Amino acid sequence: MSEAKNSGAAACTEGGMRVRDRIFRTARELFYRQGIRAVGVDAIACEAGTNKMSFYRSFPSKDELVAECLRVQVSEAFERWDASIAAYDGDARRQIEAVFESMLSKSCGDDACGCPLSNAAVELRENTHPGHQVIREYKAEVRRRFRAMAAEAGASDPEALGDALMLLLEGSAVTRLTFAGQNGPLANTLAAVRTLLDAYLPASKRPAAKRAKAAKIASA
Amino acid sequence: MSEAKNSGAAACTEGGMRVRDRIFRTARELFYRQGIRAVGVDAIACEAGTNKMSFYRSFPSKDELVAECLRVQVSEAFERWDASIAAYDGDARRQIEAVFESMLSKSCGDDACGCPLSNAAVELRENTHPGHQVIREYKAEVRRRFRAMAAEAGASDPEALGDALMLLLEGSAVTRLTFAGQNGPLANTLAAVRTLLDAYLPASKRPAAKRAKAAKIASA
DNA sequence: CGCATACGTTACCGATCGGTAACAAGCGCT
DNA sequence: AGCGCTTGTTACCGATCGGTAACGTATGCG
Repeated sequence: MSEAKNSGAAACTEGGMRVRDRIFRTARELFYRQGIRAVGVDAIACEAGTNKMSFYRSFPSKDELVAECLRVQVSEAFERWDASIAAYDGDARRQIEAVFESMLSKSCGDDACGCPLSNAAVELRENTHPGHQVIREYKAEVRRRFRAMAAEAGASDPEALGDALMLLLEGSAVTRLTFAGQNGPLANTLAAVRTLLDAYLPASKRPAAKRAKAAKIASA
Repeated sequence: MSEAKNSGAAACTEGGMRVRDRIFRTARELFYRQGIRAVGVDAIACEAGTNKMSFYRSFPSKDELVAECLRVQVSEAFERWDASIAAYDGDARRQIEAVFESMLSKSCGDDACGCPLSNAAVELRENTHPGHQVIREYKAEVRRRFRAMAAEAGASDPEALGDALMLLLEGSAVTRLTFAGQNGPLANTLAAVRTLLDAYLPASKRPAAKRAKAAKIASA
């Protein structure tokens, strides 16, 4: 018991999992809640109910564990992304809103700490870190998807709309770290999204009872 | 010479300043470029051309230095803010654009690393850190200003517009850490700002020959 | 001159960092 | 029973972390 103390509160010490999985889940959680650089290998192993030696039997280094955490978070994020748009196939505008609803509830909820990839981008500044590439690819793919959806929705300037949506999502995630509760700027993220959609999308793609002016045009 | 090596590249070793000032400037720069947790007291002192002992003669602790760096960055940010809007007194819409131009050139330029306050919010997660309060007050004031400008500009929903602008600015700053050059989403920040302004502001406040597209939608 | 302030230098403190060697105990499996 | 795989345990490594004590030196100022 010479290592850090095991709080046991949010640990993953259930017997079902192998040590590697417990370490991995614990690390993900601690990195996300407290920050990557703030969490040491001792703390991870201890919180996972094991010790540092078992850590290094499962992972070659802390940096590599970080990179793998980020990789899993990337694939999970895109799973959520795909799941959120599945119900609205063919309605790209609704899909964009659904993506925001899904991502916001995941990254900006009451017990969330923003986007783990964006946070990692702030913490890992040296380009040599193995997680750096993961972050860049993720953000590039998010951008590509937003632009593609904007184009499919018939945006007048799909690149501009896609980038604007991405900036809004990134801003929402990082804002979560400063503003708690639902009284912060996050309460207006979806309104901003819809305003941008209204501005960039043709009136024909606008939802019916949104704006009196737009509705009048559509029905005429 | 048992401490970290002095690269001398970006150091502030000129003789004019007192030690405390050199340490302070060096720390600001290193914190901003490499991250707060990534920079140790030894590195700061050495890069400033002095040693750790002189550091602790000038500052009570590293955390307190961090907080003071953040405080100075807050006041400088608002100085820039005020200076950027001074030329457009009475034209709140133009003032909003000017604020974005100023903040983007400062936080998202080629040699910039985003917003130091937002980055600090990611790195300093424990609420006990003396910098935490500084960050929260800064972000709250930014939000207040954006909402006030939106109201002064005659926005139909000044709270929503102000928050949307803030989210865009935050998103732009954090995006700078992942996308270099001018090919990233940052190229479309100002377009998004103008689109939001067009959507929330009455047509009478719109600049004359701005967008044929927006005009067409509004008039139709 | 003498004194105080500011600064450099060296050595040190306990704690933690990421990472490793060696050995023992438990386990399922055949 | 015996084997192999996984895990726990202890001790250790060099490096760095934030922070401090004691002493030496330089400068300025009365």
